[in-house]
Amino acid sequence: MSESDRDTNFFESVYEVAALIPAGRVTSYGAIARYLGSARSSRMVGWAMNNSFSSDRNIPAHRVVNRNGSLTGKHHFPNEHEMQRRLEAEGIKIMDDQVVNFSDVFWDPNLELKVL
DNA sequence: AATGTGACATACC
DNA sequence: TGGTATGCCACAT
Repeated sequence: MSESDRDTNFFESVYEVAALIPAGRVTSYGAIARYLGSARSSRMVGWAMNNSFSSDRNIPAHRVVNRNGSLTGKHHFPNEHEMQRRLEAEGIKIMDDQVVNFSDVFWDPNLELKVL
């Protein structure tokens, strides 16, 4: 392909993974970053999510939380409660802006998508 | 080219 | 227990 691959490859990869997150599950930025091969690029994942609002595809950014299961990114949603509301709509319980049973609903792409 | 930034993660005080 | 500091990497200006 073109050399401009890396231009959107990283972001697009994030979108891919995020789009693969099953409803009712959540994952962490670090998990996605690690799946992409850049375990330390966890921040870029969040950044990609930020761009996801401008992305053509609907990215379930609400299913992406930090390592602590905290809805750190809710502030970036059109409505802060939108994120929590969507998660609850998928069966995820939110308490104090944190995902209840986080380990139970945690979806690790490295485990589920370790198809490489 | 250099500097700044950011929805994280980890370590240290 | 919580704030501060640093690392880390890719994007924006």
